[in-house]
Formats: sequence, structure tokens, C-alpha cells
Amino acid sequence: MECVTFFDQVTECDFQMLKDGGYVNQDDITNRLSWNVDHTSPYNGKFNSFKRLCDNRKLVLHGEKVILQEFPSEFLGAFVDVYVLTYLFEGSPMSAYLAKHGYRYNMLTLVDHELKPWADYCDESAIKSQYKDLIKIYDGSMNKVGHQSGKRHPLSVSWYNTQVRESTSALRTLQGSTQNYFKKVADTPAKHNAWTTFCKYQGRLKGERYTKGFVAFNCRATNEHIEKRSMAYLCNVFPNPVISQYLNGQDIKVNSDLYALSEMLQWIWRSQIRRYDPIHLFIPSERMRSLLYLWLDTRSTPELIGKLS
DNA sequence: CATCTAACTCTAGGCTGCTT
DNA sequence: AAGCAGCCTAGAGTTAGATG
Repeated sequence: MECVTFFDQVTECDFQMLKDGGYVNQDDITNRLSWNVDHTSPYNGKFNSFKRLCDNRKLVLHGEKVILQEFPSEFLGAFVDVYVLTYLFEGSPMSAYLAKHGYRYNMLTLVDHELKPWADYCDESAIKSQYKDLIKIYDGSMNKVGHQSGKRHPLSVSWYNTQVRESTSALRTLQGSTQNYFKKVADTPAKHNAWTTFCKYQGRLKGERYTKGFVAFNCRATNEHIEKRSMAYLCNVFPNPVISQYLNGQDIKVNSDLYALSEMLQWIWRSQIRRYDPIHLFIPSERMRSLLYLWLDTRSTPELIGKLS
């Protein structure tokens, strides 16, 4: 569940105006925004949707000017039990969100139609050894572009921005490698090829034999791409720093590696691997690739978390 | 409105040469 | 020899706009 997102319907100028005009108040402790109620002449105008979000207690001011839209945490308190069905929960922003708002939770799993403590049943080694035979990860010189050195984060959003700003040859190379991968390594026809990058760079990286197989990197919960068997994952993902900072305010960590792994697994699992058919992967980002190797090589999520921290 | 056409995009495959 | 990179081409598919 996406608990916190950016709210950008109201510009900085508009917000300043609303504040100066006394339309909006900010709670001193929670930083939550509320609309100044005036029953004698109720507001009706351009900012109706903003006002409604304030009334629904969904907007929070982060720092001086960033407005975040957040699921009001007290809504959760209205339920006796809330069940969230997910995987790698510790890497999700929602776990940080719950911690920030002081909620506790139990991890459970279904065993023979019964809920059991997750910790007792989280061994995945059997299924992972099956996946190890089905998932073929490219290992060769075309991964060079994603080589990790120092503090650089190749294939991250800011890396892409830098390559374009400084007009380096990296994106051309990456495009060529991806072409070559689908053509010579995976050797699958275009209809079985899927690829992704950040949407801003889709046009720049598209190429022979895979252009039409673009699947958004944050794509989830769809069966549409089940015929894909060769995939190029051209991203290196990180949690949004502003939202992380907001959620981690009270020293609660969003584990960025676990988050990245979870995003990537979601994407890979759009393919035919979900019906246990073999797939080929091209993951030039060294960080993302080694996260996948680590995931395959650990027996359980607790063991994985132990190795990450 | 349907259909036709021209322009364009994409694909599969082939060929060559380079590097390791 | 294997892996990589870059080129070319016919033909298939797509699209926008013109034509009847």
C-alpha cells in the first residue's frame, strides 16, 4: 500500500497565498494541514479539492514547502484487525509508516488454511532452489556500464540525468547492449521480450526487437505480460529521499536495498516465471543484480535482512 | 463512412569485423 | 572460437490523411 505520496496540485505560490490569507492552518505537532472553517461564508472555488483533502486529514507539511498526501493513520485505528497481504513487508514504505505512527503488527502466514506465525514458516529454500534453475541471469561484459565504484549509483535516475546532461556515450552503449542481449544472448523473438527503464528515458533506450515490450518499472498486479521470457531491467531504484526522510524522522529505517529488491521482484514476476517457466534476465546494474543473487541464495527474508544490514 | 495509400516504424535475419 | 558491435534489407505491421 502506498501510504505517502507527493501532493503537487497546489503550487508553492498558491500555498503561500492560502497560508497568508489564513485559509490553512498547520498543526504544531503533527504538521498536518487543516482548512480554516468559516461557517458564515463557506469557501467554494478553485481549491475545493485541496480543502477536501485537508478536511479528510490527508495533507501534511514536510519542512517548509513540501506537501505530502498521507493515509490518515487514525483510520487504521478504527478497525479491530487490519490484514495486509504482501511479500518483503520490511522493505515497504508501509512498514516505516506504521512504525512512525506507533502501530505494531504481527507477521503471519497461511499454512493449511490457518494463520501461523510467519517466523516459523518463512523458509523459502525449496522454492528458491527451483527458481535458481529457472532464472538465467546474464553475466558478461555488457554489465560493465552498471559497475559499482565509490559513491556512484549507475542506472539510478540521477545517473541517467547526468549522462544526458553531460551527453556521454553511456546511454547509446546501454541501448546497443540491450539490443545485442535480446538478439544474441537471449535469442527470443520480440513478442517474448520485456524491458524497462525510468519512463523519461524510454524513448532514448528503445531499440530493435524490444521497443514494444516496454513494461513500466513499477508495474504490478497484472497478468498481461505472462508471455515474456527475456527481460532487461535497466534501473537502479532507490526509495524517494524526501519521503524516506519524512518516514525516517524518528530514526526508523526504510531499508533501501530491501525496497529496491521488492520493486524488482514485482517487475520480474510479471513474466512467465510466475507459472514456473524459465526466463532470461539482463540486469546491468551491479547493485540490483547482486540483490537478486543474494535473494536467491538466502533461505528466508530474516536471513536476507541480516545479510543486508 | 469505409477503404486506400504513402510514410513510417518495427522485426527477423544476415553479414562483417572487432576484441578477448 | 566465442562474444560483442554495427551495419543492411525485405517484409510485416501501424498510422494519418486523402479519396471516393
